[in-house]
Amino acid sequence: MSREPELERRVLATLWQGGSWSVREVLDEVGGALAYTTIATVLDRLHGKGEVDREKVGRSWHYSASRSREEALAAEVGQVLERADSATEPLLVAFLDRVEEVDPAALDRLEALLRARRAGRGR
Amino acid sequence: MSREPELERRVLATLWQGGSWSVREVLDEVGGALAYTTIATVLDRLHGKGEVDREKVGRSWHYSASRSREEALAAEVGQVLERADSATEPLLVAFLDRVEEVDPAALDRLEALLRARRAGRGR
DNA sequence: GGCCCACTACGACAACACGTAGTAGAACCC
DNA sequence: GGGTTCTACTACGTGTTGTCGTAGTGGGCC
Repeated sequence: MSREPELERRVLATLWQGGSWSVREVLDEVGGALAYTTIATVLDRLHGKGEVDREKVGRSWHYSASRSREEALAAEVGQVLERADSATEPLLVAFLDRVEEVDPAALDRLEALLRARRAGRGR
Repeated sequence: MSREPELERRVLATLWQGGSWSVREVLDEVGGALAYTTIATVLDRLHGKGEVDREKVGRSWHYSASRSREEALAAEVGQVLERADSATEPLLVAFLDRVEEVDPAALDRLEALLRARRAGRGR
């Protein structure tokens, strides 16, 4: 239902490790048999889309993620949720299924967060 | 961060109202100054992607959503979650924020679901 | 019984996103 | 000043989406 810009994701995954990276460093990390300019192009496009920041260091650019992995994922979830006009049962169930599958312990954290939120609401 | 096939979404939104629709009916509903064949093409592509079902009625096709709006949204949330390797706090918080924003009462339903799931796990 | 109309099947084309990379020219290190 | 390294620019193939046109076909109406 939605495309996955594979290479862009791999590059982003690299930047999400933190810090700022030169094109060459990203290339080494992402590896593969890719050309230097391929990575340079991808980083440039990502910069154009505002998904990464960059600053001149000497004569070269150093790139860094403009949002953390978590923020980016959260934004994506937000977009989907925004398309829904209500959080229906199947949606919630699907969410729990996925969370459990990906990170079972997260269910406990989720419950704790929920309780905290409920308490906050009463305030 | 993710594109929206605008026309496809509008067509899907129509089908999600329920029932099965002929091309002409969808055209009338989606409206605009679009050509009959434009809608026919979109429906055909959607059918090719498995997002809608269709059946012959007389000499024409009648289309219907193969998944409910909720199921489709749930699948999208699932995709995002799958990309994460763990359900981190910020992601969970973002999810709760959105859910509350979109449908406050859903937090209660979510908690009930969580509890049920926890009980089920013990079984 | 033939004609018209709606409908489908197929093909097209432009625009845009992505993956992938080459080339030219500037800058820097020795 | 020559090789190395970077950036800037350009390019091209493929896939997706929006948008239609055309040709053919099956029925129903006169």
